Amino acid sequence: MATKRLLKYSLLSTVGIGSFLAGSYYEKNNNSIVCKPCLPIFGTVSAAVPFTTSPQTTSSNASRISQIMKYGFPGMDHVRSFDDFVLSYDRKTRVAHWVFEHLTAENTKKNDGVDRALCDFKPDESIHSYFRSENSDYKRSGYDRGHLAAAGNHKGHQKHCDQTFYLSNMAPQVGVGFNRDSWNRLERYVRKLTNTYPNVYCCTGPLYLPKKEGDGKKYVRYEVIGEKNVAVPTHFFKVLVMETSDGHLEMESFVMPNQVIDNEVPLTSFQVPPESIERAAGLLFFDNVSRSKISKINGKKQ
DNA sequence: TTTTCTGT
Repeated sequence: MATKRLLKYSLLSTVGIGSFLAGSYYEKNNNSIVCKPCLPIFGTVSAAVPFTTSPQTTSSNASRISQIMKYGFPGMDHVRSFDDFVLSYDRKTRVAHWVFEHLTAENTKKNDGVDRALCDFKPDESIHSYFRSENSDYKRSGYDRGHLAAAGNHKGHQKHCDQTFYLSNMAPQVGVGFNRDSWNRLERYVRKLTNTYPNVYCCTGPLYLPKKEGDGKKYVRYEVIGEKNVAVPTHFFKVLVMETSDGHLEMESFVMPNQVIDNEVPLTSFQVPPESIERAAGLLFFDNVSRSKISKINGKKQ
């Protein structure tokens, strides 16, 4: 029995190590791509060194970043700021931990000059090649390159729309029935909130949730795709804070499984307490906000 | 309306 288990274990290790070694060999031949100084590297933000360290970070986008991040950073792992959104990258899964956006009626309004068709999905070369996802990882994987910060939220400037197409802002998502349907429905709902609230703060990210299997034990199990083993999240979350015109705050939070969802299922049925997402993701949302200032959570008065 | 992929 013990021998059998050992055999099984060593077999698994062999497979794991084999592909790991293949990966490192590949990487070593591609080291020249790392750390090119003049690529559009977006200001790196960390607790110790605030967002003024990158020569590319101008004072105007530094103030935009502090506006986007007004209510606090959910976590500080490999934070990267773009012109109109901020993300934290998870090197292990090759998918962001979270992305943060600040939406208003003004900045989500369609600008005639901005064309999504001009955008290309592109690897984010500011991330070390060991850890960055490539278009080839997604190709024929069966999954969409699903935006975390939605392209539709950044139609004010072509550059903003372009930046949402970096693969650091993508996650493998089920296409038909999820990304192109119910997840898109949720994204449109969030955009529409800017008609009601002057400011909407939106944090989006993946979850890898444990599930009880046949032996009664819980396991976190997720598929990985491509050479880089990009993780396929089991679920995605959105946590929103809306500022009302009279200075109150309201919060809404959603979790959707990364699977085909019937279009008739109402979005409210995906609402969950924000605490449950914080525990599952290892993040703290809107940490700068006293929860006593929040007048409603998921539509319920506090 | 917006979200994508197709061993062409």
